[in-house]
Amino acid sequence: MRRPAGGSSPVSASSRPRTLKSVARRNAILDAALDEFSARGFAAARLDDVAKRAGVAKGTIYLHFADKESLFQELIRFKMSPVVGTLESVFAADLPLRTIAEQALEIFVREVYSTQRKQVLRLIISEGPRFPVLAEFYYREVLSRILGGVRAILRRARERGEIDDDALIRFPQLIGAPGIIAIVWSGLFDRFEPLDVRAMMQAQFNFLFGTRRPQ
Amino acid sequence: MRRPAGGSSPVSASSRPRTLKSVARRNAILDAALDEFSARGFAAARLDDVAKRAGVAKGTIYLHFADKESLFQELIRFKMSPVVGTLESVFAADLPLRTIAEQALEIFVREVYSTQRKQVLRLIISEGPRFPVLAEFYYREVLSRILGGVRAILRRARERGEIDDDALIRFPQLIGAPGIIAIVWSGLFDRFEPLDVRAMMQAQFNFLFGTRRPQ
DNA sequence: TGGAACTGACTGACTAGTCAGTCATCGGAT
DNA sequence: ATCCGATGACTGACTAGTCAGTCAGTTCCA
Repeated sequence: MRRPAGGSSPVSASSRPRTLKSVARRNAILDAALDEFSARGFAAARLDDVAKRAGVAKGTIYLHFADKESLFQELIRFKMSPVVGTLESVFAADLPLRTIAEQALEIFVREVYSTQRKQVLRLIISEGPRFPVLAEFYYREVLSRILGGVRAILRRARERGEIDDDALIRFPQLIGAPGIIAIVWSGLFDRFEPLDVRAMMQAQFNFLFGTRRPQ
Repeated sequence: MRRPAGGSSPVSASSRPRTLKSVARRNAILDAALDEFSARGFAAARLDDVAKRAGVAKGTIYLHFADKESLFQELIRFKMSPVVGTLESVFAADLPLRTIAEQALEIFVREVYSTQRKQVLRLIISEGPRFPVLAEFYYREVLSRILGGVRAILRRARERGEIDDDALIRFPQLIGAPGIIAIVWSGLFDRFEPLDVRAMMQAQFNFLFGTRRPQ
């Protein structure tokens, strides 16, 4: 826990990225780590395998990350941070509730559910309880921001009469619930009974916001 | 993986439970295992700790279970199997949809959410993807039975005009979704923002079945 | 007393993290 | 243009520690 300085990456903002290859290496390690952690779980994943998959020697991992746990946490940060901005830009537009929901659904399916980020969310769900730092990061940087945005939109919709009770303001989780359920389901039961995320989310939206044919 | 015979427990249905203490021991081991697996995850949990917590020597574990993985799988089976019957008996009664839902909610909160079984469900969610046998057991013995029962009730409700579309028959998962979300949430974010399961499930039921004051 | 249940020290396989050494690249001197 | 020495990214064999599973010996009953 000494050489690669403060908890984070030694290839930090201040130090020049020397060669571009170094950044590429770092990304290769992160990708490999995601694959291994997803396949085996944090504890059972071997850094030897991460290194092999990244086409790098094991020591190289320690040039970029302080230890196994840092690698894991940086992986989550690195992969999830970009989505928040995208979602927040949708929330910013002053559109009808259902339209915003429909757009957020598209973003979720496109940017999360059909990408690596689905695996990242799965990792947060399974490993989060054992990594308080990680759960806190995710709550602070991702969830609370999204929930805050959603609540603001809901209050506006309430004033305009688009919805007529406070249930969703109290439990905005119900809006995203089918997305999370689908992620959990797909990891466990897809081979027995596949699930159409988009259709299920739309069904939920019909219940929450009233039936309407999308667009 | 050799001594205690076929995959399952050597203290099987056929062999006399010798002393009652042997059964008690087995249960103590299962309870201890649940605690350790929940706290650390399957891979990182130590059988030494399970033994210590159960007040038993490590070797004793191997008198009851073939190996670590068997212990884990039997744990899930042992803890989850009883719930199915309870739920199915509720489904059997010919009551209005909302009443059945309300009763199932109570069972879920009483028998799952506020017991060890919440931890068991968390384990299925986190470790399931890496234990296909376990996921299959849970799908076959628990989920598909519950979903089957729910779909039957929904079809009946549809014929009676209690509900007026097929959305829930296509996605019965939406009924249980808030329960699962609450389990995931409580493991990750309860310390930042606690969540009232019962209220959230009721809110969802209001959306799904139409507003109604419970009972 | 015989045998089953139980114990816990032990083994062997495995892996996170280390570090002495290698080598590609680069900037400056000729 | 060519060489050379410095730099630091990279390597992978190695260490120290961990833990699932074993089994010779002990205890407890019937």
